[in-house]
Amino acid sequence: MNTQQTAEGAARPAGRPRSEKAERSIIEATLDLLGEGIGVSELSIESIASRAGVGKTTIYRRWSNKEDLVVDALATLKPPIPLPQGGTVRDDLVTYLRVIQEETRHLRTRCIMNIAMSDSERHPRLAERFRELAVEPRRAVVAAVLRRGMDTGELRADLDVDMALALLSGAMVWLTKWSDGHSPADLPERIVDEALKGFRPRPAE
Amino acid sequence: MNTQQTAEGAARPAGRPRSEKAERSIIEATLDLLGEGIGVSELSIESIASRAGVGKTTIYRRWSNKEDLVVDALATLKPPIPLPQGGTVRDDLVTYLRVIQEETRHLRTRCIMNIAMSDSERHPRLAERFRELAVEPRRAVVAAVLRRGMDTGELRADLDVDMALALLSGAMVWLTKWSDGHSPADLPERIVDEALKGFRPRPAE
DNA sequence: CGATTATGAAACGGTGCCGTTGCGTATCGG
DNA sequence: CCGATACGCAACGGCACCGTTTCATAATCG
Repeated sequence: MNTQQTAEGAARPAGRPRSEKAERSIIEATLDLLGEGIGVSELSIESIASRAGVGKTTIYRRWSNKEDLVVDALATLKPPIPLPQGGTVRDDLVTYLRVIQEETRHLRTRCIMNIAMSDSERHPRLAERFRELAVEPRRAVVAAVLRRGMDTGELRADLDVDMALALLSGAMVWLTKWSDGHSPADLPERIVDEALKGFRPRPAE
Repeated sequence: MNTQQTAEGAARPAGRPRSEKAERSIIEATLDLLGEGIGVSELSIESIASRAGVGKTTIYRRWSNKEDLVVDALATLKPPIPLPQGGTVRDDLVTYLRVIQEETRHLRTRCIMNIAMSDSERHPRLAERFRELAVEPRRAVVAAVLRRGMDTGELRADLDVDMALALLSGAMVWLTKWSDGHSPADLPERIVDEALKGFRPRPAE
């Protein structure tokens, strides 16, 4: 038995252990470059090594190809959903959209989102990973908010949750994308209110 | 005066005229490659020349850089909006979303849309060109449909047209993107109906 | 200590694309 | 026919990156 290992029978291999610091700086450099607008296809191992202050060998020893590295890099992006989930359904939805809006302000988040969105054809594994890491957790949280609203009567009992989510998120992304870059501060409120009201005239409130 | 020219004083330069056929096949090859999922950055002049059956010289003689070529290629994409604009507002909106849905089925349209969407950081001129060619004309048509509905009372008189458009288009794109690729046939109807109704319960119909 | 493995740096041959040039041919105006 | 320009094609030197190898050094084991 080896005194150093935690539990499994995977004995520590002899020799110098791999540097976790190097591993972190490689992944950090990858995210850095992607965040600066470099696409996956333009991303070169040499540029990552240079940025990370690391030999190419150290990268090739851990990842056999670029896509694997990018997948692992994406995996370190924690799903940050600071949804307080305290107030009314409307407030929670506005908060959700505000998070999206805030993120699209930062170049890094924006570029990484672009990559995940547009490279879904060429890099399906990447898109899948991004979906499970960043999209799905949020979807679940906001879906819960909507269902709560359906229970309390704040929302229609027969509301299609996935559809509602798509209307809100889709509108936010759409307007941010096609509106000269920077969206007005009250955009989240306006989207939520418009979605809540619907397009038809209300017969009698 | 030169008998060959149409009107302007731009005298026909001596020598063999440029082949319009070559020009067309270059642009066609460019769209072909982009439609196959090749990104703008991976797109090489040599691959275009090869695909078009053309010498590199012929390309360089007309476009000084790759981006100019891609811009001109995008410019040949006619804005195809077959909106009959005949029935109810609901029907017209469903038709509009159905066009989007149909286009995302074709690999070529999908890839070109991806390029226009995601390369907006790296190639702003491209994104701008795509917006003015493919996005804006449709926006105008559907905006007119919505305003007609507001006049006839089919829609709320105080409806925010741009917001409504974003909700519809955004939801369509969002669901298509995050739903395993192929969307159900009745998706346009469901989106339109959900958007028309709104999320709140109707007090009394 | 010695065995073993990892590290950063440098160099390797190979490849694909760059943008340019030269070549022989084709197509126009005069 | 002649001068001019465009054509397709092939070749150029140059560059960036590929994935691998070598090397001196560092870290960890028994």
